[in-house]
Formats: sequence, C-alpha cells, structure tokens
Amino acid sequence: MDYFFAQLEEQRHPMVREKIVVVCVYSGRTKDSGVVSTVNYPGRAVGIHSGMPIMMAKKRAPPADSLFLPVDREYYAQASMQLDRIVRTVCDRVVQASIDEWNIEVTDEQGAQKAQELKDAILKETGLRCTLGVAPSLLGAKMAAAKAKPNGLLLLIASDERKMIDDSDMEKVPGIGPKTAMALKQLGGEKVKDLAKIDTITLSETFGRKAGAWLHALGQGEYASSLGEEKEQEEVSRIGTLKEKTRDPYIILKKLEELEGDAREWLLETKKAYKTLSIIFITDDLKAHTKSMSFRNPKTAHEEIAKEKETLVKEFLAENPFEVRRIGIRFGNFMDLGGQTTLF
DNA sequence: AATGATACTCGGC
DNA sequence: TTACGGCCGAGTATCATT
Repeated sequence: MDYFFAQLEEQRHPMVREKIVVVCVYSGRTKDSGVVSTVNYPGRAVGIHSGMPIMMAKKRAPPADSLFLPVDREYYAQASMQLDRIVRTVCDRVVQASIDEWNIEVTDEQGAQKAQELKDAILKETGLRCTLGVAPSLLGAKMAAAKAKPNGLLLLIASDERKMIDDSDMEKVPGIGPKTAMALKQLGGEKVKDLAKIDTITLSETFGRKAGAWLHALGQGEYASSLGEEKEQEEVSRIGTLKEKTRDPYIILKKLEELEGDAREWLLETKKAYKTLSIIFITDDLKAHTKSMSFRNPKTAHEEIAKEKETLVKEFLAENPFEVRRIGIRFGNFMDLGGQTTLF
C-alpha cells in the first residue's frame, strides 16, 4: 500500500488531500516528543520522512498546510484485514508480509492480469491506492514495486529484473539498511553488481554465514523464487516511553505494569502460553538492552510474574549505570494452548 | 562432539 | 543547536544436556 497510514488518514479527513499529512508516534514525554511514522507525498516533498523527530518535521511543514495526527493502529489493522480479504479473493497463493504488504505467487501467464485486477479491486472496494511489482522472483517484485511507487504497476521479465537489481544501490535491496550498506561500501560494494567482486569468504566473515551466503548469491544473480509459508508470530512485545529518564525501579515497574496488561491481552486473545519473559531497556543514549528469563513450564496470561519482573529490572540496574528512557516487556517462545483447557 | 535451549544484540521497517 | 517509537525476526555466543 502507498504511504498506508497517511493514506488512510487522508481518507478520514477528506479536506486535507493536497495538504501534508504526518502520522506521528507521540511518546508523551513532552508535548511534541516522538517520531514520524508515515507521511504523505506532499510531506515527503518538503523532506519529512519516517523516523524523523516530530519537532524536526514541524519545522519543515507550513502549519496552515499540514496536519499532524497520532497513529491509530487499531484502525489501520482493520483496514489491513479488509485488504487481506480482497487479496485472497483475487489470488490463491498469498503471504501477508506486514500490515500493508502482501506477497503473491501467480503463474507466468496470470501475472499482468492478476496485478491489474487486484489493483482495481482494492481501489473499488476501499478507495485506496497501492503499487504492485511483478517479476520472476520475490526480490525482483518487491524492488519493482518500490520503484513504481506511488499508485504504480511494474512488470519485469527476467532480463530486466536482473538489470534492475544489478544496477541498484545496496541500500535499495530489501533487508539491507544503512548499517549493512555502510559495511558493504567499505568492501567496495556500492551496487549489487559489485558484490560479485567481493570474495564469498569475506562476505561470510563480515556478515555471518547466512547473510554472507545470501549476499554472494545476490551478486551471482541468484534470487530465491519461492514465496515461503505464512509463519506464526513468535513473540509479542509492548514498549513505552517514560515521562522522565529514571533509575527508580518503582517507576520502571509501574510503567511495565501498563505495558504488560496490553501484551497479556494479546496472549489471551491468541491463546498463547509463553516460556520466555524479556524486559527491554532503552537507556538515555537511545541504546537498547534486554534482560530475559525462561521458565521450565510455560506460563499463561493469567499467571503472576511480579517477582520475575522485579528481578530482571533490579539485575539490569545493578549491572548498568545508565538512566532508563524507555521500557518494554516481551513474551516469547510460545506454546499453543488451542482449545485445550486442562490436561485431564 | 553434537544438539538444543537460552540470553542477548542487531537492525530493518 | 537539538530534537528521537514501537514493533518484530534473524543471528550468534554461550550454556546445559546427553
């Protein structure tokens, strides 16, 4: 979907079509502290982008022509579910990749027609615009879509797919972010085609076995063709920002309580028991730290974990000198409870 | 030595 | 001048068990 959250907000506030719409994650620390989640194209034109501090975005947006709105995840999730139904009505082999992305497998002959059909169905039924990429590989399709944005449709045959990928900057490759791109640059890997000049051993040593092998294959023009299977969620976490930085375990545990309640609801709804509890600390220098513990027997959403939380928080504070800015809780290592109530 | 579990970091989006 | 969220999975080092 094109600038999904902001597009949905444009739809809810029809007067703002040509205005800058900035969907923000307000942290509550101070009035405008937080970051930009999504911005529409007029906003991008003035240099606003995801992850930018809200204050910085406000400096770039003329107040009369812009609308700053808080994220409404529930609403976006509802829209996502509606889109998922449409996608699955039109196509058979579908894997939802995120709240606003779907990976779809079609036969060679179907590609062009299905893509247009889907784009039309989505516009007709939801009024939303999206971009589709169609290519022999999933990687090629994703990059084609990125290129054709917004409101586009790009079809590539194998030779054009190869050319596009080879000539792409490393950072344009899905899965390669600024950190990896920077490290590759050091090795002379600015574009995908440069990867062929980097020794596969060097790639593995620098990026690890798996990523190294993947990068090597990428340089050889080998792109995974299969879509894979839809995977179950493996963890759930809730993280929030403290009003002020602190080292007071009471304040930290208090905030954790609220976050835990929310994460617990998810466990309840999905009927999951978990074996691993983690506490996430983001310190004043914006670095993340975790402390976790696992239980021999899985715990349900109902079970008390006050003692365990306290232990982890106090351990962290004892081991680290930093002040805590944000705090989070994470449940993982799930065991499915299904319809089961008791064992006997 | 092999295998599996755990704790934690990285970093993409 | 600075400003700064909330997720998730991948990967890996290390520990425990056999």
